[in-house]
Amino acid sequence: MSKRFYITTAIDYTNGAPHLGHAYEKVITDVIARSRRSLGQEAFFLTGIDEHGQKVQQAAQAEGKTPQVYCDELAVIWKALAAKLDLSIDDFIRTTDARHKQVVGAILTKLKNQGDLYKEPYKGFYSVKEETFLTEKDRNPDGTWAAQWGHVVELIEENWYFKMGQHQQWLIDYIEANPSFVQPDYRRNEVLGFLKSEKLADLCITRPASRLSWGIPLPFDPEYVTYVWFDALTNYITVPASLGDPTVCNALGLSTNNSQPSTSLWPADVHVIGKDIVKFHAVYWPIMLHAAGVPLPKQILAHGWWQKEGAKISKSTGNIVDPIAVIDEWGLDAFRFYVLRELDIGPDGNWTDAGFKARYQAELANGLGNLVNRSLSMLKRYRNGVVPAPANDLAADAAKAIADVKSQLEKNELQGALQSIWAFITRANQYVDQTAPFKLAKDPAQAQRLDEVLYNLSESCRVIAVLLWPFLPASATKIYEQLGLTGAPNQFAAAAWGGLKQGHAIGSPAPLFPRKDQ
RNA sequence: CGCGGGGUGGAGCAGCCCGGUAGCUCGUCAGGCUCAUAACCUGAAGGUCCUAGGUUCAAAUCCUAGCCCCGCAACCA
Repeated sequence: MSKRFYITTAIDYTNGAPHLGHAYEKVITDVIARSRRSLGQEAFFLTGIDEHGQKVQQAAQAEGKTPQVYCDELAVIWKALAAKLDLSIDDFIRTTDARHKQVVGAILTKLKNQGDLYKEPYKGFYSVKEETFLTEKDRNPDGTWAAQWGHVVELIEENWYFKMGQHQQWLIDYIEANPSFVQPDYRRNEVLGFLKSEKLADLCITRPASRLSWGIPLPFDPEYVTYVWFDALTNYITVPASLGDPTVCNALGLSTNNSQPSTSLWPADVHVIGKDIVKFHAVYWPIMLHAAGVPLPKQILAHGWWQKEGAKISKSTGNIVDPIAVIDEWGLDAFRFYVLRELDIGPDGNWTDAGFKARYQAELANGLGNLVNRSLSMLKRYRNGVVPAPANDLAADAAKAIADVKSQLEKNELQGALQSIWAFITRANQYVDQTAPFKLAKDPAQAQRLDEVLYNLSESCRVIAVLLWPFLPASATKIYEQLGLTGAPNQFAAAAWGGLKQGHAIGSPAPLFPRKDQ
């Protein structure tokens, strides 16, 4: 039983509808997962939803539903998004799953028994109307409380705390010794800066059940429910534990016999997250795991945020991108391509409708689609769709693209990999012009040269399909179909030059990305 | 000194980590081709790589200072 490449997205909070950011993160993660599988690793891709907490409780109440019914309905929407994005997920975690509650209970019990948790009163200002504690930020400049909070009282409330502060130096040392733990580097520096400049306080991990009922009760103190950290972050180990992963199960004292055969996933290879939750994943989560004796994930990969037309994406101003609508209009692969090609993992990006159309038209339709279409059309027309004997004019260019893309996929440089693939597409389009097969076809004496050119072009299309598979699985498969090949181009090794055999009959060429003229 | 990101030809970006002919898409102009989704190919114009210092044989790339944009500080990925 070898360990699988285990990659996750953040779990999404179910108090709203999916938007561009959610879809973006999932596409990134899917491409990485597919890349690893293509490169021959077994991969496990997890996404899911975070369902507990006050906002969900209130939203459910507002709709006159029980929280569970409310979440069940939203789960359908989030699972539909995963399907819409054609995510190659292996599981979908819900924090209301029984398996999750079991793991949360197990880790909290272990920490409690080790003496890592303690109960202490918290004193603060509390809004009776909104049933929430207020902070200094909620105060008006003149020191009074805004009317929205209603009657504000000073209240003392007991809660459970996790002894986090004592692990601060250990974490600094760990991050310094493992530069790839937090990526990109500027996020890592940010975390180190935070850790070195501020004293880490212990973490409040509960809310009284009397105030927040929609949560997981502490096994050793049912008057309290866990608050966000141990509830949400723990999802990453829930699924391994439920599949009998020995690393997690042994650390938490869970049985590995529930599932036969058990699956080895932990430690996770990559947690893909947004830049806003770096602190939780690079500080709180590693310390929680460390305290519980569970190995750390290998990498936290933080992506940036999108703007729309140069301005902040905002529900209130209506400046939004609806991924579902875009996919319905342009197709899934066009959406996947745009977000991956436009924005590298890390920086913030800017979605523009004009840019989307430009990339669709120039790169997908005119670049990729047209190359495949013209190449296969000529093979069909001049050689009745039968592949001639192998030739090697473009073999070296293909080999370079293959090597570049492989190296970039291994480093999760998705944008760079697309650039490398397109450099090869451009090369192939140039080749058509330079060799002018349509002229060769008019001269019977050039029949052999025409064969060579047609082989180079059709084989290049095949190589491109393999390279594109992790990014544009549907389109890559279509190219294979048009080449008359069965199955999906989902094994990177198949990119090696010479895969098309003499005498093979291709299928029918058809535009991959129809132009959309307006 | 709250934290962070960014300033590269008309637009949007890559390159910066690991210094060494400034690259990509769009747009403009001129040619070519006709297989193909009026697509493709070639060439041209257009850049003080924010500013000022520094290191270096050599800096968009490293260092220092400054200027200017923009996010975040619980809708938010």
